Order: sequence, then structure tokens, then C-alpha cells
Amino acid sequence: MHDMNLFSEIRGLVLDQLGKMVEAGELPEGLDFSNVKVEPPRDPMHGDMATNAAMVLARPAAMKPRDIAARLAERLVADARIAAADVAGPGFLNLRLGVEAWHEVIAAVLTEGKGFGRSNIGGGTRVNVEFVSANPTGPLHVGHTRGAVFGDALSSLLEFAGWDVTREYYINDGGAQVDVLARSVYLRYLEAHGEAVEFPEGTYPGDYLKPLGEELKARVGDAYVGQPEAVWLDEVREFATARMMDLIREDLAALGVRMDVFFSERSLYGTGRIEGALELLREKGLIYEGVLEPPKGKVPEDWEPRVQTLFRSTEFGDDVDRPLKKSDGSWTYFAPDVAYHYDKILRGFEELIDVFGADHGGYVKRMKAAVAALSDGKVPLDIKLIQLVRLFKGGEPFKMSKRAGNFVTLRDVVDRVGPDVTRFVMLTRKNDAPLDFDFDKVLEQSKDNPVFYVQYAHARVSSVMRKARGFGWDVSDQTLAAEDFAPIAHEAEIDVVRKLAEWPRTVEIAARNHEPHRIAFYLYELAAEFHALWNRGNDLADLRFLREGDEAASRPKIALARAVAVVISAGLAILGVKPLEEMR
RNA sequence: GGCCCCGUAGCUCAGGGGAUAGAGCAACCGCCUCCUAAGCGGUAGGUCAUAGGUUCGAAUCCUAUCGGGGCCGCCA
Repeated sequence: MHDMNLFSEIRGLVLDQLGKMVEAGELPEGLDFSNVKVEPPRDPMHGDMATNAAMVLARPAAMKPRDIAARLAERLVADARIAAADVAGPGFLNLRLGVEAWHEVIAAVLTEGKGFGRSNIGGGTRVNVEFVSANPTGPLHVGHTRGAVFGDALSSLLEFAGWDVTREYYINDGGAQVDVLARSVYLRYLEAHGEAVEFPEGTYPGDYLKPLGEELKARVGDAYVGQPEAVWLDEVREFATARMMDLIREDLAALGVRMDVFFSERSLYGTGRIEGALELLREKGLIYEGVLEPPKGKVPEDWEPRVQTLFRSTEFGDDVDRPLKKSDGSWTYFAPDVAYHYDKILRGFEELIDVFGADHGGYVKRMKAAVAALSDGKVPLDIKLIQLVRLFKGGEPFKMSKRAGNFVTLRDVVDRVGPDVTRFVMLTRKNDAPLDFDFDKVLEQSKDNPVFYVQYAHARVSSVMRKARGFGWDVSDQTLAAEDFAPIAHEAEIDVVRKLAEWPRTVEIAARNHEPHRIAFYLYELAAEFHALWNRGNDLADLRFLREGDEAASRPKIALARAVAVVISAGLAILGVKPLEEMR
């Protein structure tokens, strides 16, 4: 199967011809072609594609860029796909493709269906995407929602581009916060027994723990009433974290996110795995007992120098060495994290991705240092920081009128606007830019709302397909793919096809950079091209997709519309959004 | 004080070594006897925070400065 990415295909052609120029003595031997690019030009007036080959090679070849470009142009136009090759500016070579090349794109989309744009740049590399990983102490909130959507879409994107992806959730069930959870549930349990309770600082007063108090009462009766922590803490903690994870799983399911692995921090304890990871670091000479400098700036009131077990993360670019054991000998939270990432390496993952909230930015360097140390630099770790979501309603800042807790949950969002809208909107910003989420605007049916705009394009195609089928025409992808596309020649139509041809390239760039938002932006652009063409049909009957009573004239146009729908649904599938057949 | 992210049109943001920097909103002017006008076309709007540097070429890379946000012993 040949490469359906038209850009890499043409780049291949350029490289072939450059090679032939070397053979012919028109270029010196030993040139590095790796920086040669074939891209869409910034200004479409310049052509369909542009290559920088001549400019990149001019210096190493000791030739003038325009001379190289001119010779390359001669060779390229000999290819059937290239209609024109013009030297421009400082040495750009602008390529114009023949219409046949564009027609092949339509056929390819319809033949490959949602597989169009799928690639194997990942080469089956095993990648672990860890995301959400919220503490199991309550329901997921908006911030987690963005991280969940991002991680899931990134995972789908990587799968689509040929990676072997595992979606993973790290359950922080080993630290002090799950003890706090247990105590909070215990208070609800006492409450269920009719006691008046207060929630002191450092406990979770949220209503969501009430049912757990009741359930605990139903399970153990009054066995824990009036008993010291030692009696009930372990069991209540286990019960409570299990229930919280049920809750979190339900939240994720409501959003349409399914994890492959839930990894328990607690499962690392008492197994020697934390010790094992640290032992490996010790063997590498990266562990020592020492005292850290006090932090610069505002020093904590009670700061005093203490000896701790430290990891030489500074050898891997961190700012200070990081404690693994507290002065009392217990683990810091960093230690199990190190062991956890070591476990990922041992499980054979060749690439790791962590999706964190932006407030964990200070954690990035030490985690990368740990993974570099444990894998001898062989396993890359990319950490994506997810910026805040700012909630609005009708343009006004939105606050949940929730007693205690007072945070907006994933459920609040999904119940109001649905999972599809939530997901799409969450991906309309780069991960490291703050996101404004307006409960009213995201439901608005207008072009201000990108979700609607993209869905509307898909619905319009569906409408065309319904009508065509209503006429009794066979408009299956298979038969449409076999059409003669010669009537697809108008610039407005080719604009749409050009955008379709960019899809595989968009997937590759998005996957390589771990940037799923590029998919959302692409879909918006594709929808815009489609809507533009649709409207041209108002003036020019030739450009309409459907001409009642003229199946022959309609079929190639229907094929084009259908190709748009196929790519939109492929893109939406990566984002985890269901395409709509109609908007009503 | 240190580290990280951000600074692009009036507003919200794309673009992250290439040619005259893009889109949406807001403003102004147009387009419905015709596949959903829930849409489309056009006009206007920019010293890409600032100053240096690297490069044939910088919004993009480097350094410094200014502005906004986040994090900053053993909390997770």
C-alpha cells in the first residue's frame, strides 16, 4: 500500500530527483537531505506545495539556491503529478499539482474510509500514557476533566499514528491523604449513627462521603463507634478508596474515557519494589545522605536542616537534589513515584508520557531525571502540563453553589453539556494555555462555537447522503470511489480537497508533538472549507452536491462531500466525539 | 531569590526557522424563489512585550529586561 500522505509522497519525489542530480553531477555527493521539506505554502497563491530544498542545499553544495531550484524544477515537472514548478523568492520551489493528483485523494479517502490518515510513524512503539491520576479522595473536578480528555485524545491520536498505547491511571492510595479520607468517612459513619459531627481542618467535608458513612454503618453496624483509629483505620481506608475509585471510574465512563490499567501506589509497598528502584539508583552512585540548602525566598517558619536520603537529580538537569526518604526514615511521595516509573520501564514501555496539572510543574525535572537515570537515558519521558479551566456562564464567571467543597465536578460539566461537547471544547486550546469554558457558549448553535460548526458540516453531508439515497441512488463509499472525478475542477472544490490532503500530515505532526488540539483546529478548518463550498452552490448550480434528476452530474460531487464527512468522523473519533447526522 | 508556562489584531486564540504573520468574535458593507442563511463573501484592524544575539532568513532559536500566572524542605 503506497503512502497516502501526499506531502511525504511528493517529498519522496523531490528526494529521488535530488539523488539523480547527484548522480548526474549537478549536485556534489554527500549532501544531507534531512532538512528538505515539502509543505503547504503559507500563502495558497504560491501553489499547492513548496520545498525549501534549494535553500537548504545551497550552502553545503556551494551553489546558488535559485540555480539548484531551477534544475530541480525541470526534473519535477516531468512527473505526471506535478503541473508546474516555479522558482520564487529566495529559492523556494513552488509546486502546483495536476487535478488528477487531487482526484486521487478523494478516491483514497473513500477507499480507506476512516483509515485514511492512519500511519505507522509510531512503528508499534510501546508508549504508556499516564493521565488523570487524581487522588482517590473525591469525585473528579473540571481540571481533571481537561486532563482526562487530553490524555485520552492523545492516546487515540498515537494509536492512529502507529503507536502501541496503554492508558494508565496511577492511584495515589499510599499517602497521608487516604488516611484523611478514611477519617472523613469515619465521621460520616458516626453521623449515620446519629452523632453530631464537625469536620476539622484537614478533613474532607463534602457531601459525597455521606453515602459511604451509611454504607459503612450497614456493613459493620456500631462496631467502630467509640473505637480508636487503630481498630478501624485500615479497613475504612480500604473501603473508602475502593468506593472513591468506583466513583472516579464512573466519572471517567461518563466522559467516555476507559483506562487500560489502574496502578495502585499501595501495591508497591511491602513488596521491595520501592527499595529495588532505589537500590538501582544507589548502584549508579546517585543516592546519598545529605542536607539540603534552605529554599531561597520565603523560608518556611519551621525550617531546620535535617539529614535525608537524596537523589542526585541535579546530574540530570534538576535544580536541587530531591529527598526520597524523610528525616524520620519514611518515604517521601517522590520515592514511590520513582518506583512506579521504574515499573513502567520494567514493563517494557519504550516511551512514557505523563499528563499533569500545571500546578505540578515543579515536579517535571525530578521525574525526568529519575526516568533518565533508571533507563540510562533510553526511555524518553514527556510531561504535558494541563493549564487551568476557567468556567463561565453567559460570560460571567461561574461558581458552583455547593456547600463545602465548592468545586465544579466533571459530572457537573458532563451533565450540563454532554461528553461530546465537553471533549471537543477541552481540545480547542493548547494544553499549556488556559481554557475558558462557558456553559452557554459551548451549547450555542452558531459558528462562534467550533463544536457546532464542525458537527454542522458533518450533518450537512449526512443530509445530502440521505437525499441521494432517497432518490434511489447507490452512494456507497465503494461505488463513489470509482467515479470519474473530472467534474471536480473548480477552485472552491479543490480547496476542500487540498484540506483533505493535509489530514495525514496533520495527524503526523500532532502525534509527533503530542498535541491533540491540532486535530480540533484542523477539523474546524476543514469544516470552514466545506461550508464555503456549500455556499458557493447557492450562486453556481455546478457546485451543488445534489442535482435532483441528474445522478451522473451529482455523483462526483457527492463523493467529495462524503470524503469530507469521512475525515471529519475520523478526526472526531480521535477526539472521542460522535459525529452528528443531523442538528435538530 | 530560583525554576516552569505565557505575552501575536480592540477581545479570544492558532502558527513555534522560511516568502506580504492567520482564524473566530466585535465593527462596517453585501448574499436566502436555489442541497438546513444554524451558513457564506468582502472591508477595516499588527513595531508578533522590549533590547540585543545566532542565521542566507527569526513571531519561531539563544541571552537579558519588563509584564501576567504557577510551583518552590520531609503536603500529595
